[in-house]
Amino acid sequence: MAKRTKIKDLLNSSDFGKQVSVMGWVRTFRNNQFIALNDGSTINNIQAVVDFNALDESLLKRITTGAAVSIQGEVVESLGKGQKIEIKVNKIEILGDSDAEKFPLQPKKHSLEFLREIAHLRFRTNTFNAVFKIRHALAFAVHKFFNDKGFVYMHTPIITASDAEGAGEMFRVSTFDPDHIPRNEDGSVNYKEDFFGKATNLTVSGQLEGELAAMAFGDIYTFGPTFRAENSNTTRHLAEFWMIEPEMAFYDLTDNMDLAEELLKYVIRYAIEHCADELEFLKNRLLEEDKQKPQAERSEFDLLTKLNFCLENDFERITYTEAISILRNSKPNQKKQFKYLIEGWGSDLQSEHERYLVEKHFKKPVILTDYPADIKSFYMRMNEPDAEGRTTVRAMDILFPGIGEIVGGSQREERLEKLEKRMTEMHIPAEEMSWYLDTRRFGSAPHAGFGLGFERLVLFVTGMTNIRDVIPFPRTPKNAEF
RNA sequence: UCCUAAGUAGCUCAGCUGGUUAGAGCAUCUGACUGUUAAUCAGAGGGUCCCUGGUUCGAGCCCAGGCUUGGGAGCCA
Repeated sequence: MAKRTKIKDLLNSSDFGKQVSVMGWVRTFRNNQFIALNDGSTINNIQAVVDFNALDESLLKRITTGAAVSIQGEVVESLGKGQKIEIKVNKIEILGDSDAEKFPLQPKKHSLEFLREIAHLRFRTNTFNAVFKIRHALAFAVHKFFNDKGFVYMHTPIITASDAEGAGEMFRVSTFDPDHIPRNEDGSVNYKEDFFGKATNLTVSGQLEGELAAMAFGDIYTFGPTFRAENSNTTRHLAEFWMIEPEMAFYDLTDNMDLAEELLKYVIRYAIEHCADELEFLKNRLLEEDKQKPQAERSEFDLLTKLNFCLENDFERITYTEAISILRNSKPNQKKQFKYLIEGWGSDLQSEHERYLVEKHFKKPVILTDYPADIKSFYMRMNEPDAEGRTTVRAMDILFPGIGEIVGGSQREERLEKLEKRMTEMHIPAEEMSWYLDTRRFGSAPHAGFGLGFERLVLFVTGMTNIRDVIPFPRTPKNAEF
């Protein structure tokens, strides 16, 4: 087994006459002669040619779509037109049969909805081979980026006792028998008898713990799974997703934006440089899909042009107040085409507004900063009130075309009194958060950080449109298969 | 959670105004062919019409409820 040649290496070589051993899964078997073999090392197949006259008929019948085979043969120049190199088969062994009547993947296009139902087998398609190779490359690039900058990869807890992170509904973690939950005399649940002796949940963010580490290591990042029990049914939300959360001491909001923009450009460039075949395949797939759509819905640029455009241009940085002004004077607002018209300062932007700014007005990624304090989290640093007495916080959201919010971050409130005041106003129990407030009590320092939704990044780079297709086994409301 | 569209063969879909035995392409199987590239040609098999109930002489089609999926919104990353 150890001597097998990977198909990726074989296709890049031209060792005609060399005897090789390859193993993989049959994609198609045409004409009783031509096996298109894929071993996952590349999106491309190698063609293996068998002499059906020399082969036992019972063996021939076992060469079916999906079967795992081991082939030994000679590397030859292909006589056919579709490929330069192929293998003339000397010996073929079936490692694992695949019943052609039952194997659900056919050598033809399948809908993404159907493939989602067979997520355990969709890895064997070109599309998902490309998507998950790119996912891997992006994950690796994230680690490389931070490591090269001297950031420490910090593992924040997945099970948390804190329910004050304020990022959404949480999944309960408990070993209680649901039919016999211990209760106190007043009828409330007696968590003292639960596994951890208190109520615990799956984390919705590693940020608060990340801040603790940043106040010692300076620069840290987390990259791990995150859980939100929100009943969100969209193409951009998962109940279980992966998030990258850097946290940096001695960073202000501008430093924070600079880092986020540099990170995004770095990982996109990494994917372009390391996943050329996969991106080319996905680009062409999207072009094919676009042909089925009416002119108005087709994308302006192909996938690679879109990615390169993103690298070549600075993200547009504007404040919330400037954005409101642009939106208020925009055509769709004047002509009352927005579902939610922009009237005053203070309300949150709807996705139609974000899309207008990114896709119509600036036509590139946009960083929105300095949102009204009322619509943002307690830990964001308060600005001085403006001339009109309005208070904003040092928040920043990065909006991407087609994705919406891909990054959300802020400079953190490092001043203890201001933070405590804000927590009281927002009904956050300060007693339970004492460990967090200690960072402000002992050597507090300006710091900032952000959260990058990893699946949203993968969506953008692959050009896929549903987040369920960029994570191997998506968890969404009413769905936890496999 | 709300709005909206859909659910018919393994897949993608037709199915008329409610009317006999529910169709096509691809896939599969059988045979032919043998340098194919979504191979080709001939033939065959394959159905809980999402579920439950109702209306009707009669329901894939109409009605009610439910389930699931797609798209959009909200919440967010």
